[in-house]
Amino acid sequence: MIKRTHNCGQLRAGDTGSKVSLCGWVDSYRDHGNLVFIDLRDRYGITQLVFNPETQPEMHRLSRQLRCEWVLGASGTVRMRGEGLTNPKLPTGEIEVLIDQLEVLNTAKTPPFELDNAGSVDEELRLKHRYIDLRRPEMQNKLEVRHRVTKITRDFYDSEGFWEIETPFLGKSTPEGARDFLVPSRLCIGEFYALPQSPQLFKQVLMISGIDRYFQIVRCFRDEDPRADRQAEFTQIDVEMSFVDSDDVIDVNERLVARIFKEILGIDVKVPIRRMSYRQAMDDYGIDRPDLRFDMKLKNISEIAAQSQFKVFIDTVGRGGVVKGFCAPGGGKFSRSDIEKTFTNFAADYGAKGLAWFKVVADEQAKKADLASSIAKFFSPQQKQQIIETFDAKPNDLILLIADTMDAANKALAPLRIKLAKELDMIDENVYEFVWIVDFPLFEWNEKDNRYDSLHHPFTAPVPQDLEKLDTDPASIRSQAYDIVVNGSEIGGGSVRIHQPDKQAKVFKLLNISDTQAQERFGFFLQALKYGAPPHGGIAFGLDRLVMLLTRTDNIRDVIAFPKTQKGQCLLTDAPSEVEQSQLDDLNLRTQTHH
RNA sequence: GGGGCCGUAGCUCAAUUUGGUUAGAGCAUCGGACUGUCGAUCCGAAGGUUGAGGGUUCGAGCCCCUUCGGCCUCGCCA
Repeated sequence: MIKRTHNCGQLRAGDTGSKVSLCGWVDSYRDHGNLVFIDLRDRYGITQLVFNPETQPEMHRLSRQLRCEWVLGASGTVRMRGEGLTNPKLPTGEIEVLIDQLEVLNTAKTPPFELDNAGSVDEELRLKHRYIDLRRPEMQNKLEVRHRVTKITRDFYDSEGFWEIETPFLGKSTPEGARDFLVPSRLCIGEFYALPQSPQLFKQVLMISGIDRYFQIVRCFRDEDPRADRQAEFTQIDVEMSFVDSDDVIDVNERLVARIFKEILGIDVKVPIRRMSYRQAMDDYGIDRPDLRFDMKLKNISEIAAQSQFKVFIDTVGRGGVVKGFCAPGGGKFSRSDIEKTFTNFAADYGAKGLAWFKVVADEQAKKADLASSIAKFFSPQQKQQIIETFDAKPNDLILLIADTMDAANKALAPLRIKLAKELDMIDENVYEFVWIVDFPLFEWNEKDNRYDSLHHPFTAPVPQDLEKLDTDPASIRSQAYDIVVNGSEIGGGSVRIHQPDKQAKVFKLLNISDTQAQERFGFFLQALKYGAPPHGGIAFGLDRLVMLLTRTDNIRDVIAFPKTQKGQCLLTDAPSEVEQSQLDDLNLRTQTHH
């Protein structure tokens, strides 16, 4: 077998005259009857091979049999291409290799799709033949970025004194949070492991064990419906530190983020990254992961709206709701039908019951802006001016408003704001706007179950000053949690944890978790807390989303080598699949169809 | 569980106002030609159960029902 001396992205003019051997796949094939050109491809690049019938008739004859994606070993001499024959698109484009020995290492069936325009090929087909899809430089680049990010991460945490420690995949199911993937136990009949949704409690136990600083690049599993940026199995960069407060955790980890963006994209992330309170994020952007690449803040005009003659607004504010919205610069170009069909339907998808709008028009006579809309008649000239001032609106802008409870209004306005920004081309794709969201509420009230839920998770510590409100006003307690957000995408989140057993017990109580339940689910952990738990905190980054940002894709499957479809199937291997009856017998399981 | 978009040759797409001869094109494939190409070019050939099943009709890629699959999304994701 021909062993390669170089790879296909390596040879340059300086190698002229060298005897070399290359291995790779036939990327393209150009037969001129006499001369034959082969572009040979491997992970590193493409090099042109030449077969000349005059000097090497035997090899030339053989070369004419070659086909795309065949696997070759080839030896020959590097030579400069002639004047005007270089290919500036290739790093190796100044040279070519004149082949005197060719070995077909393997033939290949014609690929089911062409590699060079696979971007427009049905993704289903790419997933079925993932081995071919992953030959494409575009996909290999994403895999490489992912590799480099994990490498940087390991080097960084190592240099900061963190140890990488593995935690179990076969764990204990806890009904909180997402649905668990269950694994039946053979030895304990009728019992199940759960695959981890995150190593949360194990990493806290490691702190109690005095490990001091831990990290892990770890697979996590959540059995929920996938999305464009969500897979049932995904990877976290999981971190925990002892004897720290939030500032310590934030400091170390934003330096990692800055290093990754510097090394991968050459972007300088200003450290410290700015911080924004949860309250402000919700007020100004309607969401706890604001996209700060553009402004277009939300404004609350409830007071003005309540004074108007518009019944929907008056009633909503009267019931304690709000009238809130934003002003889209240049949005005046949208037709009434754009607004009342497209945007209203869009908002309705997010639960909005309606969408009010004003076009800002120039009043030539008064030499100032005015509002035009089917509901403009319900507003006095003064009220209209107040609205224009509130939004700092200019002629040809579009003001969009939703009247509802604060939560409901925010829920629809946040995605609507993004949609308008995209429609109006307000987003610079080359910009990365980082922000830490801090001062989250510890709890949110769960109307349905008549109890509080953790906004983050039940092990998050309250801010010390708010501690006394645990008994009196739980809803107003802030937590020591922090999320890092880039361009509207949450790439990481964490908190300082509760390290005192009595406070942990109190929080469980507010979450309506009984002592018995707490013992069943987290007994081992409550026990561990009693044996000298240090103050500690940590964070977890979503590696997949981070790599998505770094490779500028909005499809999580593009950054996972072997991803699954929306039904959680692997089209390459055809998992999940039925199993042998004997396997079920071993597990004492019986299947049934229902519904 | 709900909503939306999609499925025609190996791939990407066409196929005329509810329907009307033999379902077309580009790329890929196969064969031939060609001394310098690099998305080679030129000539030719082959390639189809229109995702599947049923229905309406004289006639269905097109209309109706069922079903399978993919993507986006709401719910869900402590």
